[in-house]
Amino acid sequence: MRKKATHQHLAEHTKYRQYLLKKGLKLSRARETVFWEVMEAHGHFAAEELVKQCAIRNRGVSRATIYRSLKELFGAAVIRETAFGEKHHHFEHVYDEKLHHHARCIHCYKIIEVPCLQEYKKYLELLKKEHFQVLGHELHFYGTCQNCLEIK
Amino acid sequence: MRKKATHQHLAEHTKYRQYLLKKGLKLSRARETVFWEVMEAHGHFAAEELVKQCAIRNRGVSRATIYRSLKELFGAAVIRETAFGEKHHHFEHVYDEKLHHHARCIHCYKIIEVPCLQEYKKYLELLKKEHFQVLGHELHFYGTCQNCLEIK
DNA sequence: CTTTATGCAAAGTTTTTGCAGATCA
DNA sequence: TGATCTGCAAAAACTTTGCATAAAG
Repeated sequence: MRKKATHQHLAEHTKYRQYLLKKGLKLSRARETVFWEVMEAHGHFAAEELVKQCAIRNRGVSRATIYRSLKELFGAAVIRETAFGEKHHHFEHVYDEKLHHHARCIHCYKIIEVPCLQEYKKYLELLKKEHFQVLGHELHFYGTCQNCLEIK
Repeated sequence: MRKKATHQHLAEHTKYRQYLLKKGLKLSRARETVFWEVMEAHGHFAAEELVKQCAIRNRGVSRATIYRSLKELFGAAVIRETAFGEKHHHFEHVYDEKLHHHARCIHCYKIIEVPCLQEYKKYLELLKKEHFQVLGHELHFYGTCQNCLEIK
């Protein structure tokens, strides 16, 4: 049983369809399945987690297809990768308009989600309140470079 | 032949030594070797790159030890991990005071390094000049959480 | 009916681990 | 000397790929 699709989900679906169209790819049953499984995942998830979820739910999609679909969903900017210092990739939804950032403890790997504020100083204040000792930060933009814009 | 250690390198070395001391770990030949190889690496590097470099230079340190040392150097906050959407970890020096950020193209994986500015708007202006179309960003703090501060 | 997608299983990469012998404090 | 380290090789974890068959448009 699948949850009702939200407006956001449908918007993402359109984006994905247009991406596939532009690339001359087909909207197959497997792609649909993976898309909706991804939409139902919350927060960060790893490729293998999705594989397991699909297995448990008997979605009938193979590991290979899931990996292939994740790459596409990434290409279509439906999901993005996040950096958690583990050896496997982590993904999360791009659409999540309530963008959040991450503070990771280098000792225990715990992650604190931080809302999107406007000023750097405010982040530091917030993290200080959480008793998180900041050693540094990294800002990571994703998008399309000049070259790829032209190819498109 | 090894390059002359800079002031920064020595400061990092002290930090590492203190970390080892606190943890009851020994400053072994292998740890020294890996430390200095890491100091000589520039920009981002992957664990396997270091393995290859040590092999070429006949440093006599095994792959296992290199992986183990990288974890420690990470724990000691001598290096940090960066997120480049490839399947292996990337590291860079923490000490690099000329902190920079990254903009990655989701199509070709090209990375633009962006200097550390003060305001978000300035980043967008800069990237616009580079004809990089920003889809989103992620801010990633690293440090020590409350719990681990107490344990320490 | 042509093109693209899929599953499978095998291969490829990256990382971790157990253990016996070596090294450090 | 007693604790921690190391290399080795094997295993584990994650990801990709080739190919024959299936499905989509």
